Amino acid sequence: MLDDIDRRILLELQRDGRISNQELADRVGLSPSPCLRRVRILEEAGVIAGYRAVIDQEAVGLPITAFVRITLESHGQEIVERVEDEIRGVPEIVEAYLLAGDQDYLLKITVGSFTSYEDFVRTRLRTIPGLASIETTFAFGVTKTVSPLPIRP
Amino acid sequence: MLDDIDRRILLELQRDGRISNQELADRVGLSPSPCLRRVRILEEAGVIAGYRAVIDQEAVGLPITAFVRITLESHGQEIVERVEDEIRGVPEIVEAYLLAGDQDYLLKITVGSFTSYEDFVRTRLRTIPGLASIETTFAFGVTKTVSPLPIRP
DNA sequence: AGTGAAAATGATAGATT
DNA sequence: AATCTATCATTTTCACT
Repeated sequence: MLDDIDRRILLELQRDGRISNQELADRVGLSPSPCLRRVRILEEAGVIAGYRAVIDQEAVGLPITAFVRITLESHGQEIVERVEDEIRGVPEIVEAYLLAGDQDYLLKITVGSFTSYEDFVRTRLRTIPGLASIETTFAFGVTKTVSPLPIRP
Repeated sequence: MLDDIDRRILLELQRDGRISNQELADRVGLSPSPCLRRVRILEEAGVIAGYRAVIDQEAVGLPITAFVRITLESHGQEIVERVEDEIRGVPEIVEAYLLAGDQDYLLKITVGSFTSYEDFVRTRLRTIPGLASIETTFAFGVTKTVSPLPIRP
């Protein structure tokens, strides 16, 4: 379904999502028209889900990253859906994954200070109904930031 | 340092990193010239670290996400640097964080299958010298994908 | 800092191979 | 499917406020 040129396009757009179509066409060895057509097809098929500016968390006053593993009291559909809705509604939760194993979800949290984190746990996390346990691990720093996906050739 | 308009710009560019400068200017209530100037300043200051296309992992044959917590045998500077270099060099490791607590690093892994994961652990992870322990948790799915940072108004 | 207009660059559709 | 070309939109610069 994806050919070699598509994969090159995806790689380049992961590295620089704002590159011009002309530059992109150059890099993948195509002229601008077919290159743009391929990009549009990839966008419409959802292979390219979107484009995002990557922001320096510290520069915007959000130096603290925490990973929180939570478990639920029960796994009835109603409770799970309510919890997931709550997760999606809390802005400090910037990513969330459903886990296989002892814990149910892994949440990635971004806040400005430890005080804010305490506040976040008290007012946004513990208030979610149906949570059984909350385990926090703080990150000191980022060793490797979000990298291009290892798309196989 | 950042004013209200800067924050609006950052929010919009996190939501859509390929929005045109004209559209962006409209949304933040500015004309295109000063809007572009602000964007350039934010880029040069590193507040905007870059732009990335967001790719659908499943669509490119990478449906499996795993979180791996590792500990090191020792924390001498030389070993730490070598481990971090290795982490940065392995493409399947798409993110890595230095942790506070029992484990030393949290790695986010993306692979195409459980077989590939096994292979990855054997050939890319266990081969990193200085690792004491490796603990894997698989993710069933994504409940909340990378969301705009909660930049306070 | 912001405006507005002019020049440069890029995006896009259509005819062609 | 890709290229080439013509047209249209956007970006970018600059003189002015």
